[in-house]
Amino acid sequence: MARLLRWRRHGRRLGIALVFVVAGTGLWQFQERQYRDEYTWMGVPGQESLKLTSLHRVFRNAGYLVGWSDVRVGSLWVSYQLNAVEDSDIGSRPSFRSDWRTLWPVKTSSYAKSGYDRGHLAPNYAIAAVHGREAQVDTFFMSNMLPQTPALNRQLWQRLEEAVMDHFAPRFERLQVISGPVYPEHFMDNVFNRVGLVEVPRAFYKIIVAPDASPAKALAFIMPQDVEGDEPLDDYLVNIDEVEDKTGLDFFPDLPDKRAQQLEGQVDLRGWALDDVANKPGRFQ
DNA sequence: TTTTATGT
Repeated sequence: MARLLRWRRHGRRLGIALVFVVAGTGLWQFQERQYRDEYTWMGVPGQESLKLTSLHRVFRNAGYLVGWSDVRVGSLWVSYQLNAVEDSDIGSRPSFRSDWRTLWPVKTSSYAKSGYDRGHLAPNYAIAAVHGREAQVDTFFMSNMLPQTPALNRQLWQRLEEAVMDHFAPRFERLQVISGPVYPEHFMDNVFNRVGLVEVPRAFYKIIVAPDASPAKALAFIMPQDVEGDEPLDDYLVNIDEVEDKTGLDFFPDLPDKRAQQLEGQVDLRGWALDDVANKPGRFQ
């Protein structure tokens, strides 16, 4: 009889624990969903097919989301929204920080003497100007860095980021931007090409969407590591399908097929006035 | 310095 009572008590405790687990999981999923909706348009990037090299997990940061790969030891994508701002002053440049969420350690000193820059994926300036100080500090996580040649990072890529914030953002209500690396087609060809543990990309893509234009508009670029830096931006235009082919990612999974075909299958320059900025010189040269 | 590394 005593044993039966004890079991009942156990049962009740288990039941209460179970309620907490179920409710907690539900709450976590709800928050995760809310966060993703707030930071993305038409869903977070997914895998086009089940390949180890496009497998990733999502990190939430202030101001942007990250798709981190423990296979590449690098982020496959970052995603954030931008809008034009009145006050363009930002706080002082934060320090680089390693990110405890990465399985393999990437230290702030990991890139030293490699010849590569610690190139931001989610940019310091634009994120700081739009999303504030906490977000700015979060852009200095090493999980937001990839090895970039100085000519790309400080010149061509910087010019593109400046065009996005200073030229494209004021033209539309908001922008959805997704950036990340492009690796060689065969994993084994590049597997030892690393800075510390971080695999060195062959190129970088940036997708810029104006979601509130009707219909939505998109621009996409792929820029290789070996540039001079002063090339016209429009030399690197591609459509989103090409970025998906080269990364194995599916970028706007919630977009209906017909609209996806239209948005992702062509290079449509109307409305961007890219010519105004394509040859604008960089700030650092 | 809307990007960094390097050297002090």
